[in-house]
Amino acid sequence: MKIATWNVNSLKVRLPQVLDWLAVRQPDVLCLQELKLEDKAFPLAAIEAAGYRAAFSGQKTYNGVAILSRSEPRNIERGIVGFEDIQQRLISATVDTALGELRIVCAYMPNGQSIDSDKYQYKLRWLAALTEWLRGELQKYPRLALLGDYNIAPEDRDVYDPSAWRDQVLCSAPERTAFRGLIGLGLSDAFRRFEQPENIFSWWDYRMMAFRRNMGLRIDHILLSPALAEHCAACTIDKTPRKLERPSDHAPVIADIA
DNA sequence: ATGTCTCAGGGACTGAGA
Repeated sequence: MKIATWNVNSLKVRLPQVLDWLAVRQPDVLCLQELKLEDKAFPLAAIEAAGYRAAFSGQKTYNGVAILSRSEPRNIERGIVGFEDIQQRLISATVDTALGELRIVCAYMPNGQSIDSDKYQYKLRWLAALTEWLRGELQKYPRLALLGDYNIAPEDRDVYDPSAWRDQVLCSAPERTAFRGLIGLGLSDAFRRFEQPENIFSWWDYRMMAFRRNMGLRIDHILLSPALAEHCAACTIDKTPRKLERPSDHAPVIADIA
């Protein structure tokens, strides 16, 4: 059973790549971020024709998240309960799989822009609200996975040039502390449960030929509750879609649960 | 190297966000 996450940077532009990727990798669940479209423009027919159901929460131009699932998502919730936010950044649903019920939380966490920006303060508030809300969700749903674009590189080994990025947004100490706060809830970074090669990343800037030079960061993650983590058999980042014409700047992350 | 990509507004390009 496979669950995956991919920041597609416009679902309208990337839909053909998403449909191809679903056909090749056949995940049971795929979480998408940065849809950049309103719900009335969500390509539900094409996704259903590919054999998936969907729960989605979008808005014009920015943000937007979706959960694609082989089974019909149920108990769909939008946003972080208790945190008012006009930005559509989080959606949760329960899905049925061969391994039973899973609670899926799909998140597009704030970027923060730079550490002296108001957007950075919003990011830290958002992360604090997420953490407190998740504490209760984990009580309600012991089999929970938090997938998405975290916009946080948790450690220096997740950064191609840690000295250049030191104290910059995506790498700053408060952001990394917030990430460890999620781990402190009992969640486990699926990717780091396994031996991995060095210099594996999930995002590369469109500029500076960054992908070709592997100047990337690992900011897309799959965190698993203890009941799921013990059954996780693999976690990989699929760079192949990043090599296509007109790619997203992010690559998908996939976890295998056995 | 303010370097690329996407979207909206408006109807060519600029600005915002990432």
